[in-house]
Amino acid sequence: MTERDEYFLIRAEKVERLREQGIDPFPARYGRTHTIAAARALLARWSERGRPARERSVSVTGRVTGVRNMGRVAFLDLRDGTGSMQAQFRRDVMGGDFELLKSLDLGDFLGVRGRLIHTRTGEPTVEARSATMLGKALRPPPEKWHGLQDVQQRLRQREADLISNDEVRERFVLRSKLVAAIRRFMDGRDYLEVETPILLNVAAGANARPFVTQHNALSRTLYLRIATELHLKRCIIGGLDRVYEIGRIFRNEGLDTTHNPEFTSMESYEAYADYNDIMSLVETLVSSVATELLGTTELEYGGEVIDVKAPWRRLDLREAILRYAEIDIDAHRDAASLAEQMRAMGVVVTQEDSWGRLVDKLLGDKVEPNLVQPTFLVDYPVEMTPLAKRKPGRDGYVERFEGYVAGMEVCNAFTELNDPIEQRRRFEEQEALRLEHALEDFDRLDEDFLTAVEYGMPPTGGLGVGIDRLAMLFSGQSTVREVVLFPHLSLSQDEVFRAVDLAIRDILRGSSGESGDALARMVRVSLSEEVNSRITDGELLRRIEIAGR
RNA sequence: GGGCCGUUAGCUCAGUCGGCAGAGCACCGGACUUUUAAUCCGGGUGUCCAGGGUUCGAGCCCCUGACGGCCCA
Repeated sequence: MTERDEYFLIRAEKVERLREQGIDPFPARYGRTHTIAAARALLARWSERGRPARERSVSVTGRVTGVRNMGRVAFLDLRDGTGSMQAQFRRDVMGGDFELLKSLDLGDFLGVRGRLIHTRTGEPTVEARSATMLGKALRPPPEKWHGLQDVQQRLRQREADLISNDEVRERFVLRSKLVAAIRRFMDGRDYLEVETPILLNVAAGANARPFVTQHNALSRTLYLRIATELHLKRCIIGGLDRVYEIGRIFRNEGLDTTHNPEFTSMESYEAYADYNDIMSLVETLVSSVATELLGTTELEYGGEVIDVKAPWRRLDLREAILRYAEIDIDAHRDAASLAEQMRAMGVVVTQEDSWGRLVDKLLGDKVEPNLVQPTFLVDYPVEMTPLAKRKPGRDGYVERFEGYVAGMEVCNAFTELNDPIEQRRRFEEQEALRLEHALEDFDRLDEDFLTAVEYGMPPTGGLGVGIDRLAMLFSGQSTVREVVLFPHLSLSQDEVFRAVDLAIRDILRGSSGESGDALARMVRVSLSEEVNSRITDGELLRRIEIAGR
């Protein structure tokens, strides 16, 4: 896409023309009296009560989304965040401002002052007496009938997606309402919303790889949080009996249709509660939020009707694996034995997989796809869960559950471990497992957290909910990037070429007649791994040749 | 990981047998005082995803690669 195409140049000329006429194309303010929704409501009321049309004066603002010009009269469609409405331009009514039409394009922001009327066809309309340019657009909007379809462009230029696709806009409004409803629900149950640090000395609280960053003044390596768990528990220890945090979590993993490296979670902790209390919290939360936002607990997702009404099914994890994979994990408590059973089932496993990871694979491959209607998978092996309390009377298991809807994990919760000695031992087990299974992610020992637990921690029920997953469910979307406004994407081809050309220019500046091949090697050394993997030798040589001329 | 499909104008998309690159919207010029995707007349604005090959000639055929979509694992 060229930066200065025909559209840009023509519109830039109009900006200059307006300035020559003494009109600011980007004024600082405008005296709007009504939103479009308010103006429409007002007109409806006035018409009912028979208020004379000449008194019905308002000023409204919005983006110009359509122009029907008929010479001495023109109709414009105006849209603001509340709705859209037609404005009428008449030369005999407007005088000089009618000339603004010549400098007007689709996508511009406009203020219109005049009477509210119905036209001959009954369309609610602002009959403009004056019109004011509020913000000139230099790029044309996408095609008005089909909207923007190109997936890459929709995600890379979400604003264009939002401008042209109403259902996308509605989806993000829904997501925002979802978060607000969750917040109201938690507040209503006397949970205190808190904010805990994103930059940490130790990335603990989950099994995930962190992003690493640098604090210059302290000259210290910091990690972006992979969970909010440990700090929220420290709040509980401090006597804040019910706390929650809605915030961004960062995990340094691959990105695909269901994973964005940053995502939003809601974690909550409640003193004196256990995981049974949290199960009822979750099913009540989800069903009441669904009723509030959608008017029903029945969600349509992937061609199925899913009823999130409480109570949700409880399914013991070991029994679930027994039912769907026909393997008894209690009969195969070591990795070699379990791996052998799984291979016989056709599940891909490796020599390096830990026992916990094998169970995780079984869940992902055999169990999760069956959990379409809301289900709590209950009681997890201790190996997989260093922060949960052991289940009394059941060796090797902890009080943990995960909630599944439509085959997706939507939450994870425990009766929290509050014994500091056992907690230290469990962290140490994680560290040992890391040494044994270098390719897997395990939790890390956090001394500050252990110190906190040593001050005494009440029995506690904790919860983590994936907000993005819930947004997917509520909006019927199968990919996370359709519910994240600005998802991370791999570089576009344009961006790759731009990075390559920049590197070539740098290398050529310091070069002294090396061969093309030698230059290509130098360029490759300076390029990032991602760019290198995206550029072929032929393409690189061709670009060096072009740059050299 | 495997298979199939796709990438062409600002946007949405056609492109037959390998022979001058097309339509609608948008845009530019003109007409029009009641339109609703306004209408009518005139104008086609292009790195056909990238690189290489075959050919007198490639959007189309062949190879390699990138990205995306769908299906399967």
